[in-house]
Amino acid sequence: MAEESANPERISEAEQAVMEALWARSPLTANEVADAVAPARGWTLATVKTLLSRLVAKQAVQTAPDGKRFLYSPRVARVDFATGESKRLVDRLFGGSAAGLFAHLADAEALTDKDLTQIEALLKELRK
Amino acid sequence: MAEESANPERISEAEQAVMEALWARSPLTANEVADAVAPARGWTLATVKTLLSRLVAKQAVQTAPDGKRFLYSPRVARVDFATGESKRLVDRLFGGSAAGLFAHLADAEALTDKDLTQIEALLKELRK
DNA sequence: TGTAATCGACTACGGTTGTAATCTTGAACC
DNA sequence: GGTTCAAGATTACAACCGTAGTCGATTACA
Repeated sequence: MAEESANPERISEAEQAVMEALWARSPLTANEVADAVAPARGWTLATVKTLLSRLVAKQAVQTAPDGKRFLYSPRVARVDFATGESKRLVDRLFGGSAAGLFAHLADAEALTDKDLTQIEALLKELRK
Repeated sequence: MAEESANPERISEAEQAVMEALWARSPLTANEVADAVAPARGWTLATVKTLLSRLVAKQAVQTAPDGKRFLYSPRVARVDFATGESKRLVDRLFGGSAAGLFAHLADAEALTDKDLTQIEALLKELRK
């Protein structure tokens, strides 16, 4: 089997902001990532570069040389990241029960009518 | 209004383990907390004491003197903690849409049949 | 060809986290 | 009353995180 992504090192919150830019569009240069991300977070270019380096070190991002600079692209899919984080939450807080999470959100009135309608529709779909 | 818990400082993962012990039963002495959590995590008593101190500093735990020692009890409810963490996740990953999280879990096949049945039942209940 | 701009690499630094040892103080025991 | 024990307080320290400045090399322009 092809080189399985060995260790999914954790992506921090600031790092995630960088990933979001790359998930939205890639490959990007460091400058393009900064343009996409820095203003909203009040970051300098240097900060974005540091985060990119760390993400490369964590093997969450890969680089391809393009002349004198690099083009960055995600190495982990957003879907996988989301799954990992979601499962972590469900495990840590609800003993692994996704239904527990759902019940909790309902209890906390964190579900909008729209949420309920959409979930209902999804359930129907799943049951088909 | 009665002294609102000013700043819900973040509780780290190790700290959560300590909180779990206190959420399960409280008040407890530091030793009792250690008995409850240290073995499973391979911690020494000193580690548990450090975590308790930090939790007190973060105002997540309160103390009551009991002779020469303290009795510790949670100051934040588990429910509130869970709600906060869950919302954070939903915001960070699914643009605030709980249905988005649910759809994602479904997609990732992270929902068991049991989950589905329970969620269905909950939905029916909510719709009543 | 010398100089300026650009880019990634390296360094920095305070805060948090994980993990723990040591210090201090008060109580209990002999 | 001096010694030992238990408990919290203080200190430690490496890794990680947020945020950024500086360095060295390469490129491009004058």
